Amino acid sequence: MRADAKKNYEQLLAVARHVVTEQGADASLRDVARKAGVGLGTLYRHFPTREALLEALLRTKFDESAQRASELETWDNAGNALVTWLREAIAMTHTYRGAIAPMVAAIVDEGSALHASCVSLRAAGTRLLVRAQADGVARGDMDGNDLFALISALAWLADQPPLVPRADHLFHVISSAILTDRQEPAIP
Amino acid sequence: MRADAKKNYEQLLAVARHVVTEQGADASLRDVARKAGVGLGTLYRHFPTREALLEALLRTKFDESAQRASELETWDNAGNALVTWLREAIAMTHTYRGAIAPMVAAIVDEGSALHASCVSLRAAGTRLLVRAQADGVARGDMDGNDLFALISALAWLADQPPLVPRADHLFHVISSAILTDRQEPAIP
DNA sequence: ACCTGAACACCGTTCAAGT
DNA sequence: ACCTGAACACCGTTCAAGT
Repeated sequence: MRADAKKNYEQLLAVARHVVTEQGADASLRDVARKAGVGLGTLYRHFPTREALLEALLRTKFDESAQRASELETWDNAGNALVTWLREAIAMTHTYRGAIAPMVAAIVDEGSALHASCVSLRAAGTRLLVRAQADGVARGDMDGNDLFALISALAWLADQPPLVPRADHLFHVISSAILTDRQEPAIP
Repeated sequence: MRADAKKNYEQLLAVARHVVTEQGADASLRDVARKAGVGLGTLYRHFPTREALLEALLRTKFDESAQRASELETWDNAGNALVTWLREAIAMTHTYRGAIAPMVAAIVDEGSALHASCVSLRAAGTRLLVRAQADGVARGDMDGNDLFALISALAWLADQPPLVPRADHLFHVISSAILTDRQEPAIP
C-alpha cells in the first residue's frame, strides 16, 4: 500500500471509530469521509461496503473474544466458563450501537466482510457449550446456533434504551435456563 | 372529516398496509403516497409521524391481543394461559417486519402514537404474569417490564431471517425458564 | 378544510477526470 | 495507484400556493 493510501486508511478508521461510537453502526459514511478530510470515493476504495468498515472496527474485539474462549476452555467449571464467555460476548457485540443486526445477517451471507468473524464467534461459543454439555451442566437440546441467536437477542435488547434496565436480569434468567444443575440423586 | 379526506385516509391506509407488509415498517412514505395517488403532504396531514401510521395499521391487532388476554385470564391453568398469550403476542408484533423497534421506543415516549397501545400490551402481560405467580407456576423475580422485554427480544429474533429456524425452540427454552414446576414436596 | 408538489437538506453509490 | 467530487437516484419533512 502506498504511503498516502495507508495514511488515508488509518485516518478513516480513526474517524469512523469515533463517529460510529457516537452515532451507531448506521452512521453516515459521507460524514465519516468529510470528517476524515478525504473524498467519498476514497472511503469506498478502502471499505467497499459498510460491513467492511464495521469488520475493521470490530476485528480486535473478535480476536479478543476468540482468545478469551480458549482461556475459558481451561476452567474447571465448564458452566461458569460458558456463562462468563456469553456475558463478555454480548458486551463485545454492543461496542457499537446497531452492530448486531449486520452481524446476524452476515452469519448466512458468505460474501459479507463480517462472515468469517461471526462464524468463528459462533464456533467459540459452540466449543464452550459442548464442553458444558459433556459435563452435564448445560441443557442438551441446544447447539451453537441457538447460542448465537441468544447472544444476538440479548445484545439487541441491551441496545434498546428502554430495555437496558432489564438486560442484566434477563441475562440471568436466560443463562439459568441454559445451565442445568447437576442434581445429586435422591436417597434411593 | 370531509368525504374526500376520508377517502384519502382509507386509501392511504390500504396502500400502507400493502407496502409495509412487503417492505417492512421502514418502508418509504413517499412510495406509499405515490402508490396511493395522493400528495405527500396529504399523507403527513393524516399521519404526522411514521408511528401514527404504524399505530393505525396495528390498532386492530393490539385490540385483539388485549381481548385475548381477558379470555386467557379465565383459564384454569394460569401458566398455560401466560405462555399461550406470549406466543400470540410475539406473533402479533411481527405482523409487520421492523415494527418491534418503534414499539420498544414508544414504551418510554409518552408523545409517541404507539405509546398507549404498548402500555396496554404490557399491562395485559402483567396481569397474566401476576396470576401465574400467585398460583406459584411462574418465577417470582420477574415483572411486566421483563415480560415486555422478552416479547420484544423474541419478536426481534423472529424478524432476523438467519435466526428464524431457532425462534420456536428458543421460545420454548425461555418460556420454560419463566414457568416454575410446582413440585410436590419430597417424602419428609 | 383539505390537497398538492416544489424546495430543502440530507443519504448511498458510481465513475469520469485528475495527480 | 490512488484520490476527488460531481452526478444520479433516492430519502424525510416543511410549507406556500392552490381549490
